[in-house]
Amino acid sequence: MTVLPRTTPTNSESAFQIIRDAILSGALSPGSKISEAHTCQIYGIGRGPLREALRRLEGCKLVEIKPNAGAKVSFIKPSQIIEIYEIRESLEGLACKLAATNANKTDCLALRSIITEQRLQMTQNNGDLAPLKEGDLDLHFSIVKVSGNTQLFQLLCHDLYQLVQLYRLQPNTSPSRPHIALEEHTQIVDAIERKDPELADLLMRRHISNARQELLANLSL
Amino acid sequence: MTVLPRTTPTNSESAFQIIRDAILSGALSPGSKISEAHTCQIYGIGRGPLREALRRLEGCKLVEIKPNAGAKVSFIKPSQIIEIYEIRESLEGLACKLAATNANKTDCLALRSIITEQRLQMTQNNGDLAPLKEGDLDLHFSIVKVSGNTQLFQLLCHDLYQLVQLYRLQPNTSPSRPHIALEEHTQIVDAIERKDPELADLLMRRHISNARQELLANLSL
DNA sequence: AGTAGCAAAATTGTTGACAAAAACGTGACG
DNA sequence: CGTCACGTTTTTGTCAACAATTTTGCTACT
Repeated sequence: MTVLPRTTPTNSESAFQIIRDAILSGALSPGSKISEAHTCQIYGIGRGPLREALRRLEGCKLVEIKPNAGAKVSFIKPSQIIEIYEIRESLEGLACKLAATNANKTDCLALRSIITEQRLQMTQNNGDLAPLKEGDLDLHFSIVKVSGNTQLFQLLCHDLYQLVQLYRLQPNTSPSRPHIALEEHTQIVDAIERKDPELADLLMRRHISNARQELLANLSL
Repeated sequence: MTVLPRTTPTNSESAFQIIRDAILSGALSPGSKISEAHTCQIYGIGRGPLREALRRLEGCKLVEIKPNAGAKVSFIKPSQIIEIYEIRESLEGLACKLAATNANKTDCLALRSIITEQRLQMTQNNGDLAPLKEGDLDLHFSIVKVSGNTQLFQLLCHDLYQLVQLYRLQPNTSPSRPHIALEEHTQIVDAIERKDPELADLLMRRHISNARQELLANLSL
């Protein structure tokens, strides 16, 4: 009885991961077409597994497939990202509410450590904001995880955040507002630690609403 | 220049729709395996298109595919449906808030007509509750549509409701509480009509929370 | 009887070839 | 000059056959 279900991933699985990462890193730019013949020649696989991988990516909303016209990397319009932020506002508020209800001391310590790490990053290299973005996601992910709602985790951390990431590498990358965000994060974790679901909910909603407002302001420059 | 992009759907598309409907209608029961050879023989198509259809269904969370083990119809556990109801509570609250903000008179009339239709159905055949379920979904769908957030519509009406439907045809089908629900619906539409976003949000959250509580009570019988 | 091992069957993963559709380019015509 | 038609080329949709993995069933042995 082998506990490990498999040793090598299938070609379809490999292609899925490779293409997904290529899309999320920007190597495949939004709107560009993914030619089957070309792509499966590059990765050295057949068209069958590739088409399955593309269908999975379609399920993640990362590519759009039209019959007899092939697959294109999704292009997220500004109006769509605003809508997604409205959804995030609601769902991450819920995540905070649940997190404040369910978090134990270990959870709180983990959240707190992310904050201190992020604060450290900021004082050290205040020019480079790449690790801050990462830390920002770390905190949001961790809160959703602490919420205990696995469906919510799946939805937010696997589906919606990928779309947000896809948007970020499009026309106008917002510069973000690290100092204010860090302050808001601290208050949110405080509320979770104090087991105040309503406040945690409110603060997270406001936090994401602020980010959305800034998005709106940036795209009407 | 033909405006209609295509006349006949692809085999993959047909298989996707047929299998999806079979799952949602209960013809394919949750947990049952979907054999490739068997299935593609029934529908008279090749394995390639069938596998693509299965990948799409996997993206809808209606089937689970494991490497070298094939596809099974998803089985929604009670804990999962509770989590989904928590998400619905949050998202449909948002939908109501947006609907109350954006609804014009035509929208309000449409919502109102669904309510009156539902009330009519109830007084006529108070034994058969099948059309009530349909009307219930009609109202929820319409509110989400009126909200104007297309991403939210996609998420709620295409993804989450399918999972709810899949759960309904599993072990313990809840009898539901039509009269109370109708009353709650009426109040929600009232709030939307009065352009009171906060109240509409609150009422819808409470409405779904009540449904969730009843789910919880039913599965701990 | 129960189990370990091995062979046979069934099922999934993958490929290449063929059919059909769309995209492209060329040329004739108004 | 623009546009319509048509043949070529490219790309997608589909199938059937092969390879690899899993499952099944049988046999032999303790």
